Amino acid sequence: MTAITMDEAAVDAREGLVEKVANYLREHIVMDHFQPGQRLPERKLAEELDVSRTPMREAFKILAAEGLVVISPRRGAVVADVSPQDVQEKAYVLSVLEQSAAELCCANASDDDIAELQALHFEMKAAFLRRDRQNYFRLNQAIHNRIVALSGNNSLIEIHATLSRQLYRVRYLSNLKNEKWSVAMDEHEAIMAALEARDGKQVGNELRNHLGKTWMKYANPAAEDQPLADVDTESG
Amino acid sequence: MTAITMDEAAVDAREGLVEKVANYLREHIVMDHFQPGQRLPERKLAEELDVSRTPMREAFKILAAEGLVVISPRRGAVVADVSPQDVQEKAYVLSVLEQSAAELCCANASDDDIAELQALHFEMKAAFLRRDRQNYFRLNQAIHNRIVALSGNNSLIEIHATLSRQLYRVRYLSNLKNEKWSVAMDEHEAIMAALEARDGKQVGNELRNHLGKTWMKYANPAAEDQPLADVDTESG
DNA sequence: CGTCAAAAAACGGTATGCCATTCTTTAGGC
DNA sequence: GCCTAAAGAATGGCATACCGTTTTTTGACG
Repeated sequence: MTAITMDEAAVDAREGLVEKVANYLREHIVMDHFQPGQRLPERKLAEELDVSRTPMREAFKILAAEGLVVISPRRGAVVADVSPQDVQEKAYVLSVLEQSAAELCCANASDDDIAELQALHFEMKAAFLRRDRQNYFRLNQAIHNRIVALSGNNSLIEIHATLSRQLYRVRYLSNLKNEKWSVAMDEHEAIMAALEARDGKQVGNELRNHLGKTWMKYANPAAEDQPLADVDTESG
Repeated sequence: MTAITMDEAAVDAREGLVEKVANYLREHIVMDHFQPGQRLPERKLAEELDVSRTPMREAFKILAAEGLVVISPRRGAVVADVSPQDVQEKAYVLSVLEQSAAELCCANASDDDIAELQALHFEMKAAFLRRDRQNYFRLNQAIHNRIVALSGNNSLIEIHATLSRQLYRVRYLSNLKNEKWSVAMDEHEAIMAALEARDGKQVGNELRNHLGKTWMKYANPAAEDQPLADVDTESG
């Protein structure tokens, strides 16, 4: 289950070796099989995957452009380390993107789409009640991604996916530690209610506030009064 | 002036050949010296720049990840073509990013920063009055970029820059054709006024509306009533 | 026993070579 | 004269070789 082969990672057989290698590395980095800061020796990895160094190096360049690895001159590629400040900055952008995605989602989604979101929500609630962190996390991600997908804006979807991957590891680890589960769950309830009512601005604000609070804690647990998301909930 | 050498493009001499080549290609693509859809034969380009094919191919991968070129299997790299739908989608994301950047800018910027923005604004107004489209465009870009820079959010800055480059060509061409210059100028006046008042939400909404209107025209000149930016100006 | 220096191994950067596929050009047939 | 097919040229994908730098190891000296 944790093993990721190169063939699995290759979505399309017509893809080149470089894409296969890049997908393989991306999966392993996102799934935290490589530690942040860990070096990625191109020869050894190429040998493990039975490819030459050329596609490995080109894959590194792609992942570097995606922010998953950092390439230092004459020192090669290392898994990108996301500092607390990075987390806050990226999470802020993520919240902005999801806020606007929610607005578009309310405008574009079909009733079936909304129903499917609610189905996922109740699945997640079930996982919450069972204290099943694994599935709670998975379904939580699925809901957020689905909302973004329903925005219908491909550029938004792509940027969100890239940014989301950069935070995946931190998010996953945070999920294991976070005590205030019920608060996040309540916020999700509110999000779903506004979604059902198709109140785009409301969903957007709830979502942004939800992400903002969640991640501000991580970046700097003591400072919840600094300006993160200048949103007005204006509803209560 | 239009000639871009590889050494110019290299910001740091400690950068590798790949970065030089990538910067070189990026500049030429953004500055529209290559037509969209045009093939980029790696052998010929490598020969012109006196490098081997290896760094050229790695540079292609970087630019592909940035969305400036598209690499097709066994057909190589071509300059990315931005369809009208792409323009609308990317411009929408850009407007969302600049909106939130404006909010952060109002919260973070010093008085000197605001003053500098106003100075740029008046320079731009001078170019406007002189019908100097070249400098008007340049200063317009400078103002938008400065606002984003003043957000202080590096992730936001980087994503904005990448997206902005993808639209640079279209934006430049649009600037040459666009008749409704004065409308955009009026909106900029309003933006600057709200900026001086440090009204983050107001600046954000003005900015998003400004970009939304500007680019909706391009994507689909006949449909100005479709849901683009679900913003409430709530001020007038 | 610890430290520093020199040698050797490892590694990344770039160039080049080979092969398969694609594109172009040309020659043959309708 | 035009369309088609085959051959040759061009092109991209991947592997490998070579070089300079960096890192590690080892051995001698303090």
